[in-house]
Order: sequence, then C-alpha cells, then structure tokens
Amino acid sequence: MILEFSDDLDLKKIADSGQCFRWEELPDGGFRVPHKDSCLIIRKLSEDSYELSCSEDEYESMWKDYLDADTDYRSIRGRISKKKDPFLYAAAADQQGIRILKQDPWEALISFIISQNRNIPAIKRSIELLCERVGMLRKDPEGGKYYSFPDAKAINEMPDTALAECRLGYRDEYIRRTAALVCEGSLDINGLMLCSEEEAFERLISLHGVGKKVASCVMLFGLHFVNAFPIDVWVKRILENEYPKGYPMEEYAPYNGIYQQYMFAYYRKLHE
DNA sequence: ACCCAGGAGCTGC
DNA sequence: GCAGCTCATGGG
Repeated sequence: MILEFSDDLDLKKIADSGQCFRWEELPDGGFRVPHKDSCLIIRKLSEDSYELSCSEDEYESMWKDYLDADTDYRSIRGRISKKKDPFLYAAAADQQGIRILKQDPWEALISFIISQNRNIPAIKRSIELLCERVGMLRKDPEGGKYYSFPDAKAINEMPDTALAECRLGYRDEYIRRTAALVCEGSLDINGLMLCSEEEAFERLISLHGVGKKVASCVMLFGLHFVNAFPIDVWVKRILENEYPKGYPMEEYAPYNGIYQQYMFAYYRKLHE
C-alpha cells in the first residue's frame, strides 16, 4: 500500500535511535521492520509518501499502532520553547523524525536487559545471535530470510551452551530467570500495559536484572508510557552538562520520554 | 593495552 | 539512602 503521512517519520533516525535493535536497512534505502510474528518493508517514496509491504487492513490492525501513527509528534515538538530550553529545542529540531515505536513488551524487556552496560552495536549483535539460535526462520514480504524474536518458551528451553553462544556475559542468568517466570505464568508482561505507571515500574524493577533504567526503557518502548524517562550514561551527562540547575520534568509531562529520546540521539551524535 | 558501554546486584556504611 | 566494587563481553 501507499501511505500518505505528513507527520514526523524519519526511518533512518528511528533505526539508529537506540530504541529498537532489529530494524535493518536494505541496499536500496528501505527498511525491514520485524515485529511480533510479522515483518514490514517500508520505503520512502517522496515527501510525506511511503510504500509499505502490507495491506490497508494490516496497516490499520497492526502497523499503524506500532508506528504510533495517531500521535502528532510535530505538535509535541512544538511545545518546546527555543528561548527557555535551547538545548532541547536544538535536539528536537535535529532529530525531527523520531517516533516512539510501540514495540512488543516481551522483546523490549529482553532487549533492554541485554542492553545494560553495553554499547548499541554489541546489543544488536547479541540480539541477532539470540534470534538466529532460537527464533523462527521466516521470510519477509519480499522473500528475504530473517529470524523472529524468540518467545519465552524458546529461551527457557535453551541449553546453557546455546545461551552462552549469544555472548550475553553475566546477563544470561537474568534472561533465563525472566523467561522462566513468564513460562510458569507468574509474569504477564502484556498485562503491565493495563497497570498504572507506578505499578508497572514496581513490577519491572522487582525482576532480577532490571533496575530503574531498564524498567524505564521497557515502559517507554514496550509499554508506551511516553512519560518514562530512562537515565543512562548519556542522559546523565546531558543532565549534568546542559541542565546544571535542574531539568524541568514536570513542565514536560506527559511527554518526557519523547523529549528524552531527542536529547539522547542528538547528544550521541554530537559526541561520538 | 586501554577505556567505555541505553547498568544492576551486592556489601557495607 | 548512597558510595564502592564487581560482573562478561566487545566496540572504538
């Protein structure tokens, strides 16, 4: 289908934003986007026009939601005052096009447990290894091969040797314990979307290997609480260097997570 | 070789 | 509550 879409949508920036780790850029500049049991191929045709590999029905029932297409990011950027907050204004201007995807909560949880104390290329590598080991081999809409993200049962049944091959280091214990909780029915990750923000956070940090930062990422990128504000080493530097007098968190509610994402991507670009 | 990475658990205070 | 240490691995 052809999608006419005039709000922010920069595929490259989203792929590089550090919120998702399995988007793949194709040789022609299109992107392959795996999600749950499906896969979308999307290409920008012209300003405000995109070619999507799915049908209109599939777009309405899944990809529209995944892309958070009903949210007006332009107006959310428009709330930033250039005078009062020049750094955030510059970040949002430079990173215009980022959206917060509504990723699968399970994939987000495992991905961000893997992410701790590692840089983004290393995170991608481990996740790819995991998918290759125990994901399902599938074909994308154009016949290319890819692997789905493994469910809890698949991870739970992995031998130690196979898990070690994913180069997760000390995190393999966290992954295994989390998968076991889901398999035994004592953790309903999708159910966290129905919880209050506070309760979802408390339940997440109660998991072994999930602290404040990982919990915030799962909330922002998996449960779509767009006010969640993950503080990693980069954001900590931003808060110290750009907001020595304090960051106006209350003023930016309920969009703190979106602004955080602009700042994160912008600051990394400036300093890497 | 070195330092760092979308950090968290643990111990000791 | 907070500092300090440790954890496994790889990117730059």
